[in-house]
Amino acid sequence: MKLSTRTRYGMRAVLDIALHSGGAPVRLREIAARQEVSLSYLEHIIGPLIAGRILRSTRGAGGGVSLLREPDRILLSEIVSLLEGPLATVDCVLHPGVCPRSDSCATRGLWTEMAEAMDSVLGSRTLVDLMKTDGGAEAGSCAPLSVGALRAAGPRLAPGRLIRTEASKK
Amino acid sequence: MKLSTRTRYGMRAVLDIALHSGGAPVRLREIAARQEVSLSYLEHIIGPLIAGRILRSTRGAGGGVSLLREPDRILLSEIVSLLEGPLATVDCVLHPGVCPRSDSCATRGLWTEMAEAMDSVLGSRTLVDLMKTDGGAEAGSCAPLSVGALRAAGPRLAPGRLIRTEASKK
DNA sequence: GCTATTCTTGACTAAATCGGTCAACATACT
DNA sequence: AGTATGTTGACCGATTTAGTCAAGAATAGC
Repeated sequence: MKLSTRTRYGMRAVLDIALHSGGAPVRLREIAARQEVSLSYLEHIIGPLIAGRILRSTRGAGGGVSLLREPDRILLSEIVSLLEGPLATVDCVLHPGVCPRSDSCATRGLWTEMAEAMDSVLGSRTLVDLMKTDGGAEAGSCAPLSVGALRAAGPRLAPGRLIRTEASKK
Repeated sequence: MKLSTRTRYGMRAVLDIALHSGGAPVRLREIAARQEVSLSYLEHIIGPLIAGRILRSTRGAGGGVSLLREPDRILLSEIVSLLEGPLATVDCVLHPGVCPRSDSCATRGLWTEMAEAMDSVLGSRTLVDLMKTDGGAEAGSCAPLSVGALRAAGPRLAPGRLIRTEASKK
């Protein structure tokens, strides 16, 4: 149940773009350097995000990638969905047909709730929430950020409440 | 982000045992038949559950596996933890040391919340909750079940509330 | 003690997935 | 034209997954 590196790097990349784009596109080369990911690999991670209309790209000198929407309009669940695929813990959650037991299976309900719990976290947060909590400690940070988007966002969504475990084990 | 078949089969196996054990041990052969899993594979799934003190086994004729505790004392998070490993979406959630960015990384908080959301679902439910919702449609079902444990359980824990997604997409 | 029954364990394997590199190409700016 | 940039597809090694198979150990019954 680990997230792929694609998703992890991708989320960091989008956040990086949000923080370092002063309106102008951000070069992949720079993102790769700041996030310490190889450029070749980053290219493949960016692809789906462009296809999914999270990012926009411009080629040629002075080009790069930038957010296609305001950061407060980008749900984190969208990013994960594009990179990791649908957030289903088992196939039968989305496609009951794959298993003949789907109707009567008690565990299927459980797996569905698990998936919904994850989706609830990612679907109630936007890129702005990440921007707010970012420690800004990446190499080459402390550059003039576009804080405008941050102010403009406001408290559109409930402040990130933690879903706590009552029975924390081990 | 799919659960392994180990975890899925394992959860069903434990539920099967809870439903079909009239106090007597349940043979692996029977569980495998009812759950349509190969015996050889089931054996490897049962192993960790015995080691994790969820199940108890008795060998020889008339032997089999049975629950080591009352079903209302068995958290579903325990079962998943034994079969799937810790429910961490990324390594740095449990071991911040693996990544030098852990302190300042905004995404780490997000992944932690995701993991906690899953754990919240699994940690607030016991085997009894599964027994209650089971459709009882497995082949060879409708046998005299030990309903005693079901009654004995009572509402020790909050009834399985769904964590719903406000922003359900697609 | 022998045998049948049942769980236990380890070795092994085919297939899929993951994490990534490399090279060719398309587009845009100067 | 030439350089800078993103885009795409082919490819690859390592790891993990999902099992199978076979030998063994414990127990019950005769």
